[in-house]
Amino acid sequence: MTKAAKCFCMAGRKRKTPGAVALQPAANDDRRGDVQDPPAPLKSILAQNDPDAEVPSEIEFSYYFKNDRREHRLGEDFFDQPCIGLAKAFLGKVLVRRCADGTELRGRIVETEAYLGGEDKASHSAGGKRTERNTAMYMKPGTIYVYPIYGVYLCTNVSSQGEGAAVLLRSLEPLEGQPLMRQLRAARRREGARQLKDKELCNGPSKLCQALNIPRCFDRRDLASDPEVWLEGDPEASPLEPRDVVSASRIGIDSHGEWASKPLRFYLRGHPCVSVVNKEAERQTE
DNA sequence: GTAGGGATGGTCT
DNA sequence: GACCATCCCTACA
Repeated sequence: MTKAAKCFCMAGRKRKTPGAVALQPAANDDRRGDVQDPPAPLKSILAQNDPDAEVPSEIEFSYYFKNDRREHRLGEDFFDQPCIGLAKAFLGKVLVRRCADGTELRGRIVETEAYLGGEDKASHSAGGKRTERNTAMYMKPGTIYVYPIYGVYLCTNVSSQGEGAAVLLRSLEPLEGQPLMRQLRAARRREGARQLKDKELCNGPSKLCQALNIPRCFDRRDLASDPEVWLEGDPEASPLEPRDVVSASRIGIDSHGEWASKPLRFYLRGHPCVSVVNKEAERQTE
């Protein structure tokens, strides 16, 4: 795993002092397949904090962080940028889903695809096509486009600048609420199937919809203002360098000619939650 | 771990 | 009626 990917693999770590992001995992949380040692930047952050500071109770602990995090919600200005730029800017940001009972599920975005609309033949809005289904792609940047695929699955996009342009969210690194995510995913799988590893909870566009309980009715909601789903920046994440982001061809659009091979999929190099690794693209991006 | 094949039903033409 | 921005399971290395 690369240094950059390690910086992002902080899921479920218990921290002692305020300002941190990850919460303590549940006792039955399956950590197999995840990084075990804190990356160097995290060790540095921990070392800077007062080691003798009193640790608050679990309730105060949680409340403190939730208020702290809310300040990092991304507003409409963030979404108002060209599609490819937004697809890259999403990497490392945290998608949050607040459930009806107040439970918050969090996942860091590690893989996206840009669908440019217009000339992009692989886009649902290719040639300026407008239908009832893809209306959200033409709405203001930050609008969520949720659509059903293969009859039984959902995918989530976010509209960007540009007529009919949107970014598909492909994979997340689970950060908070893994037990509930696992339950939500298990509900769609065969009874008795093996337990999913953390890195398998959200490593696909439909998997993340299931794990974060994003229903079809979230279509056309505004990610910048909705009370149940939003995006946060991570103030502790190291800035991404060009080499940290792999540009590869998009997935599942083989029948769209030259547009099938354009490097419009972006993911964090070496991150275990990426759905499909493209080794050739990684060599070319090095 | 990876490759291959089947399932699935909404959307569009 | 064909297509599809996917997922799961099984078999095999």
